[in-house]
Amino acid sequence: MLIPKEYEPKEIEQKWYEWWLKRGLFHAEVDETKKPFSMVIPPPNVTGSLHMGHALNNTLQDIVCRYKRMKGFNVLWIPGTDHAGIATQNVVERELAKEGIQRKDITRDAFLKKVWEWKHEYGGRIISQLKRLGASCDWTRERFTMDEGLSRAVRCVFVRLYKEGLIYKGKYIINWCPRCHTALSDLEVEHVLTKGKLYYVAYPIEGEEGSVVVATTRPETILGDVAIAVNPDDQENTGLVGKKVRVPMTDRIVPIIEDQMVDPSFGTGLVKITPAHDPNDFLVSERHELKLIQVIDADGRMNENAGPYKGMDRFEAREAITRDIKAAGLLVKIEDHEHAIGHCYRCNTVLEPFLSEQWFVRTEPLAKRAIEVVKEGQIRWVPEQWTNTYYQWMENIRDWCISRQLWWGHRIPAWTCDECGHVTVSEEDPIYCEKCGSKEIKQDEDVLDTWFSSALWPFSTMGWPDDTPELRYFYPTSLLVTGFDIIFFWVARMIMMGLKFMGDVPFRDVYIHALVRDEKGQKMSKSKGNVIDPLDVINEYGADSLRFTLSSLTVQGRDIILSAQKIESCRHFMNKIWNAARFALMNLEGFEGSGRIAHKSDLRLHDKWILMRANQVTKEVTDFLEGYFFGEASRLLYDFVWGELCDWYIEMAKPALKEEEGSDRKVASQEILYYVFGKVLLLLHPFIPFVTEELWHIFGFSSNSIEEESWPSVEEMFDETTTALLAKEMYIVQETIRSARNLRAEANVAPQVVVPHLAFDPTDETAAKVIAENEDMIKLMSKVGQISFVSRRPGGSLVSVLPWGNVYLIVGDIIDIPSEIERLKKEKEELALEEQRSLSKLSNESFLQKAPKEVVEKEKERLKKARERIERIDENITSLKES
RNA sequence: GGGCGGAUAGCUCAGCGGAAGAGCACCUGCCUUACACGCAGGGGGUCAUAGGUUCGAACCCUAUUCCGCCCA
Repeated sequence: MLIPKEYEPKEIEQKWYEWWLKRGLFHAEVDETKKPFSMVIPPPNVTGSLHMGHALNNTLQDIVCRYKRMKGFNVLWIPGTDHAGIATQNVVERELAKEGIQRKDITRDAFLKKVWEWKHEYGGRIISQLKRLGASCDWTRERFTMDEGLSRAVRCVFVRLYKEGLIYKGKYIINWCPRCHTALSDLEVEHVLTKGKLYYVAYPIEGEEGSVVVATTRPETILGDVAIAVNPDDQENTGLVGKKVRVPMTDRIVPIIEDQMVDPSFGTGLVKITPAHDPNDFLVSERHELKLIQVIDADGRMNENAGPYKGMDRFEAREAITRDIKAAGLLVKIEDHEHAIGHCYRCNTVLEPFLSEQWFVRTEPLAKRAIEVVKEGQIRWVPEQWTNTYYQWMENIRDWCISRQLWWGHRIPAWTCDECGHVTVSEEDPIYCEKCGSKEIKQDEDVLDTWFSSALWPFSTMGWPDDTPELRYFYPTSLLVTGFDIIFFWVARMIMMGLKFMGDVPFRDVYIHALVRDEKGQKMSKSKGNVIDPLDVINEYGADSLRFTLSSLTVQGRDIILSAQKIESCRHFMNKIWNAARFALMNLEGFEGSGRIAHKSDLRLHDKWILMRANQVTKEVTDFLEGYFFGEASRLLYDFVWGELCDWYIEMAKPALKEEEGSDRKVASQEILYYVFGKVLLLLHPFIPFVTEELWHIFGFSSNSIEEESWPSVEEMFDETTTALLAKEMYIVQETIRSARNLRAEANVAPQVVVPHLAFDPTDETAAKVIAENEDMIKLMSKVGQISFVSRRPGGSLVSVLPWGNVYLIVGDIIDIPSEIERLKKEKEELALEEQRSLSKLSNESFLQKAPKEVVEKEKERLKKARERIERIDENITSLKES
């Protein structure tokens, strides 16, 4: 069978993906007779399109899934998408804006209808992109966080947490985005180190001369000041406590108080207290029962409490107030000041600490257990170092603001009674107030943080709150694969919710992968224009190339630096596999796969060696996959296929396959090719499913999918001694060939020219035997006509002094004697250095005493070998000088 | 300010106690009937700095300097 010279992924990938779906390969049913292996996909935003982060995340998950299927597990990988509150709402608002419609122009219901329409039309995009990547999810179980069932789970959790007092409503300072018009949780704040100013403002002391100076970064909030505070330990300033000052630009007289919160080293050691616009000040106000004066509104503009500044934008007001304070002679100085400013993670607007009524989850009780389970080893983090990050956050966890002032999302199931003010929280929409029975109840306008529903994902996708067979069989999931950027947002919260509602961890292992960066090491972002679109890569090089690139670059605990060049080199590897298979297939014409390896008597060194290596590689790849060492596994397969199978085995098997070694040898070689290719395709399949499936069928290993075959087991074909011997002998053959090739290059012999004569002077019988047995291979691989054994340097020869003997390439008169002597002298110098090193070690008493015996022995052997080779080099130099 | 990670060949990274490695890039030859998306050969490193532990350190410890990231 002749297959094309170049691997063409396009049609092949589509064909097999459809076939896999038709065969139901990715579909899992509860089956008590089989061991379950389950994962849930980190649900991408429904508005999203596949980026490199997704590609990496899903490639790794898919590798594990396919591997586990071959290992005989009943694998369930649940896919789905996230409703992504703010992001989706923004997208649909933008769509409406194109038609000249503002969200507030239409009703909430009408808007939601639009969002659902949008979702049905475009929401499937990322799903189809995941399919292009080859993701083997069970698509029959695809979920969406706003599905009916998942919404029911959200309500159930909300109600239960509320009833237990773990959800509460209250008026607090939260992070407010004046552009998105919603509260955000602490996590959704991006702190950006910004160069700003520190304004020193004088507050006149009431009833006496003089003033106190206070430093602030936000002079516009002066209008909301209700006190000045000093640290009680700050002896320089405590004398001021009890006095009163006049707040600049207002008529307000406020007290100077003491509070532990004040950092005496900041500014003048005196700080202004603006409880309505600063979270720390808010806490101070609670301790000292200060009133709250709000001066900035939800749009980020100054409100009626700001007097003449009313209506100004907060940044505009900052300048205006500074100007006025200066005019009033109260501005002492302005310093440059660098500090972190919170920005909206969605739209990058500077956030406003904003006093408002919001819903919160009391996280501390939930976090306690979530820390314990990790300490107890019920959840394993890979790489391990992330456990620390997790602990650090969990131990300092703060309450989670879960209400969002959006329309798109799970509406909070709380109804406030107009009559009695009671809040009814219920899974079913209530008709009456549960306290007074009034029908005048109104549902809370807010929706829940999107992450609230994601936190339930591992069990809500399996049918919770119902007690389903899926939950009983597949929960807890076996593994979660995700990026470190959402450890707090998602992973930690899933652990808390899983423990709370399922009574068990949501997953056993958490594999945290890296960030994909561009070739300069920068984050990929649309604004920087440095994104590599995975779909472009798939279209140009094929999904397998992309997958293999990502997996081979995956090293635990290190970011991925991706470039077109790297993808290309993996594409070359796909082509290499393809062509190696092409070669094998051409040579398997008429071969009936026996599945047995020929009698060992028909096998030569390179045959046994490749069998041994194939099994060693099987063992190592399996171990790597078990430990989630994706990069190591990929690179090992790359090196084995290219560097051992293609560069050595296939080349050495060519004569036998051409029947130059007799018909038994031909069959034996065919069997080995068949065997090794079978193994290699199976081992590669989780990484590059498409090309391996295609080749599996072309070879005709079976009519099933390759993924329905068993993962290769390690066959101990040779005992330990034989294995070591095979490795050593093959090494001698390879290095002898390499040195002969080197000598050819040294003598500038053109590659196609056959050098008539190569001579070998062995140091021992083993070497002599190995060379003699593989004489034909050496002739073939180093392009020489004849090999003879000698005991001294033949005339007109170049020499290579190897540990097991001298290799002479007889090239005749063209030999440049002075430069040859020079080359040998250089080699001798290197050996002399080695000799020196060994000698100094061996003359060290403590080395001899304290180092392990094997090490000392090895060193002695090394010294002996070095001296012996020096001697042989000298002989050759002498011989060259004589000629 | 607290925490985590990194510094090894031009680039990207393995190696984590017993003689410095790979891929890519580079240089020199080759279209050798599987593959030029290829083959063969080659050059290239005070393993960030300074101490320490050890018979022996790229590897373990301490400090320092840079570079990332996270949390205040």
